[in-house]
Amino acid sequence: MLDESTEDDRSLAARIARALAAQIVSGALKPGERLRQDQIAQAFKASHVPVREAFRRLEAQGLVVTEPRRGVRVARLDPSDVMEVAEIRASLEALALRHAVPKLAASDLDRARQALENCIGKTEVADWEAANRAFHESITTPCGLPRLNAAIADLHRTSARHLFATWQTLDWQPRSDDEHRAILKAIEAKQVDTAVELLSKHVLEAGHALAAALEKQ
Amino acid sequence: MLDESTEDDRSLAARIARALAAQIVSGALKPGERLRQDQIAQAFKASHVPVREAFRRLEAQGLVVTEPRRGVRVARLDPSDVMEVAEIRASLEALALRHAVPKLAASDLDRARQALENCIGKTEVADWEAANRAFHESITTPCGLPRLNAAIADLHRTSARHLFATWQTLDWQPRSDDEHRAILKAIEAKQVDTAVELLSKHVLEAGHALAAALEKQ
DNA sequence: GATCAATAATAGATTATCTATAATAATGCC
DNA sequence: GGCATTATTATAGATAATCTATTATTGATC
Repeated sequence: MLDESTEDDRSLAARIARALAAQIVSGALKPGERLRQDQIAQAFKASHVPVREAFRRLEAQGLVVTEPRRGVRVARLDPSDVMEVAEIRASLEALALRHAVPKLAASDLDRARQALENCIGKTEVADWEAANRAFHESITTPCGLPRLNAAIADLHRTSARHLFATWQTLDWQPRSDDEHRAILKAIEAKQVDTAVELLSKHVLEAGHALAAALEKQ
Repeated sequence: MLDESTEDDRSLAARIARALAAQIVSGALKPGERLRQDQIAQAFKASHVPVREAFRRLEAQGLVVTEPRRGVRVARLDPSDVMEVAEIRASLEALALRHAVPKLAASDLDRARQALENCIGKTEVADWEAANRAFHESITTPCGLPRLNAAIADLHRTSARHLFATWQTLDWQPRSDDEHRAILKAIEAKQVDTAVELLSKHVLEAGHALAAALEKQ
């Protein structure tokens, strides 16, 4: 999930799922939009079989919903879902961080510092999202728990979708990086409880901001 | 996930996935065993297309792993995975319970008491597992958070697999129901923090017991 | 006995075809 | 004319036969 180039691209279904996921996250495919299997098969010069497999992957990630005998459509966005994802992310990233702190190597902290710097001055939402995600992953993935890391990566994907859907490119104002800095400081001081608490609050607050913005639309 | 009869059984792929999941959880399909798509298609009198879709569902649930160009096999069981699932379950059930307590209706508490009673005196592991799961679900699903409930249900499935793999039917000795009773008591007294803390510890301890038993094998 | 080529098995994918269902259009009825 | 009911159509879901590419296995060679 981290390094996208190493991800399983060996099957056509996996490639189609990844391409569709990117389009859903970016907003190119709108919430509620129907995904017709034959049409998508044509677009990817494939048959309907790998397309259907891709649908099952996307369904598991919560990016599409299947209505039996009526096909699949892009999952709808609502503020309650935004907050639910934020709550789950806060819980799981907190758990991951707690396990990661004792294992953090100097290179992990370097990555975190670098990602923190990269967040600064980003005017494009997509650029900021990538740097923000890199920061979160740099401090959580070293927990070494594969299921947990996969679950968090899935939630990040959905969070990114919420972000792109809410803030348009033009009126995007990056969040202050004070919270990231405080989290990193606590980690460097090996104050696990403080770091976990700060990370959890940070994710929840970001979720609140997103949900509030979505309400206004 | 809760009431299995209402689950989506409309597609053949969903039915195949459910049947295979049940066989993997029960242990009828052994860890590491190859699942040949043509063989399974024959067994279900189906073609390979819905079988492949079923594989994608099972993959998302962590019950099988896909090796590109080499097919799928039943996911292996190791003590580290048991503990990881327990940790994630503890976090997410705690979150669910926190949201559920203020919403719990009298009927939910009745269900919980009934499930608690049903745990007593069960000699078959499968019976105890069903009653235990009913207890946990009775107090967490009322949180009303669909993603969270689905994630917890998936983890319960995997926990059940760990349980069935570890304890054989003959030497199964049910855990004491004291912990369940204490959790319920705290919920009834609306002591949210206490209840959440007890539930989290309870899930972790059960995980430890399972992991230890698996180490011994 | 190890190495490499030939062979077999099968995952992954295509294509054409079929059925069942849901949405839409057309028809009859009051 | 407006409305319920019945064709029609589009498409999801599924099948079957077939094809290719890759992995695994066997056998021959040194």
